[in-house]
Amino acid sequence: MASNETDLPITIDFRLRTPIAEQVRDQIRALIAEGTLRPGSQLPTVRQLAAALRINFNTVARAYRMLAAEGLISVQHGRGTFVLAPASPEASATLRREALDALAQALAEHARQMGFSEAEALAALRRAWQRQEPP
Amino acid sequence: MASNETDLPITIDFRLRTPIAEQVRDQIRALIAEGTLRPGSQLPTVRQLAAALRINFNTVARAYRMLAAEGLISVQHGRGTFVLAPASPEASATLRREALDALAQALAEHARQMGFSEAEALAALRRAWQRQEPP
DNA sequence: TGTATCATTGTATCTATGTATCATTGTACC
DNA sequence: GGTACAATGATACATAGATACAATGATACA
Repeated sequence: MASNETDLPITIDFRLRTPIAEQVRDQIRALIAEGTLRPGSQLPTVRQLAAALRINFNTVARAYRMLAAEGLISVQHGRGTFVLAPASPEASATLRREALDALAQALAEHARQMGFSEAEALAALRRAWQRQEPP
Repeated sequence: MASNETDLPITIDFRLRTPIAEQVRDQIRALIAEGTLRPGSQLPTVRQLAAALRINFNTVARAYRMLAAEGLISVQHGRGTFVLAPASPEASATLRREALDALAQALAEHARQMGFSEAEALAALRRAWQRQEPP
């Protein structure tokens, strides 16, 4: 289920305060952490993903560079961008925790920005969790 | 019929008691309400409007932020400022709830895919919330 | 087999636009 | 007059987009 013209479920929201480069980075990190993006696989080119998200390709390039700095991907001039294998099982576990924390942080910030309480945010997460229990 | 170098009929009066940031805010709000500024259209940049009114661009930025807080416009760092579609109080409440649910849904799906339990996801959200309590 | 050319892909740099922070001003109140 | 506070301005910063550049690989052809 893609959320854009690439095969990746990535969406951005210009209305959020979080910079869109960070929105892209956080979602790709989560996709790597959860295994949707596997080691060795190629990411969309900066221009492909940018076109799909209707943003400038430099913004995607910045997201890729941040992920490269984290050691998650390898960006290769003239060739493309590829997912790296985790250095160790511990690194993999750390990545999952960091990916989760980043998403939780984003949810917390936006929920607060929209005026919701912590209890309301938690309730929304519980509802979302239950909603996907059945399938 | 513009009252300055932009195409917008906005004027300010330094002699009035009301702060000029509020004068700007009020006139833009009226232009949106009457339909002169339509949803999706881009407002002048803070520097453009400031130059036209011969005031500091920070003052325009403050007016824009106030309107953003009212939910009338969307100010986007590095991109510009845009008029939002009007929404009744009920509709905007629904949109707000849906935005929260969408974020919660994304978090739930990624967290589950990464192998976390509901309790772990909730704990991450609580941590994130506490982490931003200070400011 | 070498190389010229071209398309593809990421990089560097500059511009445009909003943000954050501190200084200045001016006005109200004592 | 002096002081406190709100409003405005000045300046440095952060984010996103535009455009020119550089590296890689595929293809054609000598």
